[in-house]
Amino acid sequence: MQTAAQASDRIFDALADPSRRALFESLARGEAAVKDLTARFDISQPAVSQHLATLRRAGLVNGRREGRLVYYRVEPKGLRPLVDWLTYHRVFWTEHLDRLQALLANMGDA
Amino acid sequence: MQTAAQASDRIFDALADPSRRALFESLARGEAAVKDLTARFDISQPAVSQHLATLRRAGLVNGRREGRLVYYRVEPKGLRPLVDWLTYHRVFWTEHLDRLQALLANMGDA
DNA sequence: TCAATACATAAGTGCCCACTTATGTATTGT
DNA sequence: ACAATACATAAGTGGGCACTTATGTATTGA
Repeated sequence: MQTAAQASDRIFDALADPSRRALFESLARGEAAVKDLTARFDISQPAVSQHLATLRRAGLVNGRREGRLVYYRVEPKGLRPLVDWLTYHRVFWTEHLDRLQALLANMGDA
Repeated sequence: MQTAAQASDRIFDALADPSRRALFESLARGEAAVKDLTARFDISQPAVSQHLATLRRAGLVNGRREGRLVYYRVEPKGLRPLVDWLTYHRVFWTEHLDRLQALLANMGDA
């Protein structure tokens, strides 16, 4: 079992690093292979792989191998613990957050 | 001026630290003086003050002096850049889903 | 089977930051 | 004015982590 607190712990930690957030945001626009990401950013390939591993452990992305390439993409349910954290602190909600939760509720069944 | 990206940068960084998140969560239940927070957590008073300063720079809390005490509380609008960040990326994902659905619909016709 | 490509992992390193103790500043009470 | 309390800031330190280079593992094609 794994608590929501532990999950949001790893998510906050994963998204705290600017490079990782940039990688995540890049993947949010569409899946990409490690090779592509390495070309986009000015860090070494191992650095990219290490960041991707951290994002994957946080449940934010997943990867699938296809031949020599490994394509990564965002995990749709990944950000849910973050939304839950915001909701728990009944923070300030706005119609934005309500709509976001509705979307997550629809997708969360996968 | 200050961009939303820069704001969410500081918010992610501020909330990445477990001690700071614990302080924020404690303040979310009600305002408290530095003295109270120092009593609640097992870290020194300077550590508490430093964390509060980081949270304040991130726009997550504010403090008001009342005599010798300084009472901190959460800043209601503080988490909004985080909500905006979530919403922004969720938009991209839903666009992808829409395209996927369109693609599946076309395949069904074939 | 051998070379080349793509990626992951190992190993090493420098820097940042989360703590500490020490000290400064503000406020209150006597 | 002086002592005591509450907090902020300064200064120093150890550990972690975000990089690097080096190497290992898969996969492909010739």
